[in-house]
Amino acid sequence: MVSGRASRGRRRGSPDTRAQILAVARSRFLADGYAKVTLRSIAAEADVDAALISYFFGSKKGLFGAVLGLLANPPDVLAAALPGDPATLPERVLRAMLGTWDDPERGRQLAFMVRAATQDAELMGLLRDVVGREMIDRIAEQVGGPDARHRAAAAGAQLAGVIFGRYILAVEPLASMTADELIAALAPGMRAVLYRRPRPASRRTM
Amino acid sequence: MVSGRASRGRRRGSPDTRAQILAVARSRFLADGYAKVTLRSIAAEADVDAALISYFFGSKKGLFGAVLGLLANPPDVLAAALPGDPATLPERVLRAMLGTWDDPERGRQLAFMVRAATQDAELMGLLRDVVGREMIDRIAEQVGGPDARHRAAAAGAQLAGVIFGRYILAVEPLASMTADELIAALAPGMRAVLYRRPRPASRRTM
DNA sequence: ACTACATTTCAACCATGATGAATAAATCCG
DNA sequence: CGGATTTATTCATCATGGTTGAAATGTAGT
Repeated sequence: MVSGRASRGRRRGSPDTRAQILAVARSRFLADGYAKVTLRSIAAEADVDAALISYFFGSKKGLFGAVLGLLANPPDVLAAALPGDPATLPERVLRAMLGTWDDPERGRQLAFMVRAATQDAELMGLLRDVVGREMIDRIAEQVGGPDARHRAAAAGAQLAGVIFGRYILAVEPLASMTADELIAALAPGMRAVLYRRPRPASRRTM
Repeated sequence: MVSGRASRGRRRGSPDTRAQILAVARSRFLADGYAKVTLRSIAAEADVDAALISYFFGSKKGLFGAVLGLLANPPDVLAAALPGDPATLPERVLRAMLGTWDDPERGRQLAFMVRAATQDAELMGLLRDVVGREMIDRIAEQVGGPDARHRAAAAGAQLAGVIFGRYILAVEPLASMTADELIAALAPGMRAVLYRRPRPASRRTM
């Protein structure tokens, strides 16, 4: 808590100060979000001068970006769930997604990243690319057929909705349903969207 | 820009300063978000002393809340779309939702509110209540039957996904599909989720 | 050892949100 | 109308927080 350091200049040995700042920042940002956390508090907890953060990361946003980089990782969970019997693809994908997000630590990180993305245009662009390329395009090439991308986009929207509703917004009953209940409720919809051929769109209601 | 006012005390006449501050704040918040906008810049644009904002609204958050109150409005669009032939309910609901969000001004406001909600726990709670009560519960009582709430939640998740994917994240191809294409792609899924009886869940795949 | 470079502390800056006192207009009440 | 009270407004000032620049001190290269 109390740093009480006196001497100026470089410390002895090779203390990985940068990594330590990053670790503290990670835990503080995850716990309290971006705005509430002050650089000075991070510096204090890391037993380091606040100016060091600017030195290493340029700015508070820079530090935040570094933390995000620490967290960012490819969504290969989805990729692993795609191959297999097309008839049960929705179940596999949903189970994979729910499994990842329901893990407490992992889910906290992912939710945090989504929240962060809604606050910053640049991060939003990043997330957009990842979702578009790694999720929708992958699903599209798996299902194939006419309108593959449109179908995949619809399925992606369903996944996004579960994520937003259950993990970000935490709205009932989405938040408290079990994974099996969710899969039972959602899989038919995803199957319909992916594999049912749309009717010719003539004769629309209303 | 330059206020240049000298005299202290109350102004002459009955200038509705409060409303003017609110108007400026609204446009600035909508344009640049919460964090980027400074009270002083709002005050300058409204040709008003910055302290007046604290006087009228208590704090920056208070001002923000007032702006949100200005924007907040019940989702009766959905309510109006619910009654009618159950077979085409998904089409009606989707069309109503897309119509509202595709309106530029209205869509900007709604997207803004969702973004705001992801930044503040209190606002998040508010949005959660609205979505839970005004959307999911309404849909549930409309479809009825066993598991009505679960089915409604699944449908709500699909709607939320479209909103998040198309209007917040703006991911392709969701963002550029026409309303008709989206309805064609999504309605079967929503119909399946609302009206298809789930299979008994025995004999699960994987 | 000397020099170049990396790391660290300290002091200060400046912008921001907030507060309190002083002042002036508007309103109320006789 | 005239004083008391309430409401609106300005100014000065504070505390906090991100950022910067200079100085100090270590480490590495030659």
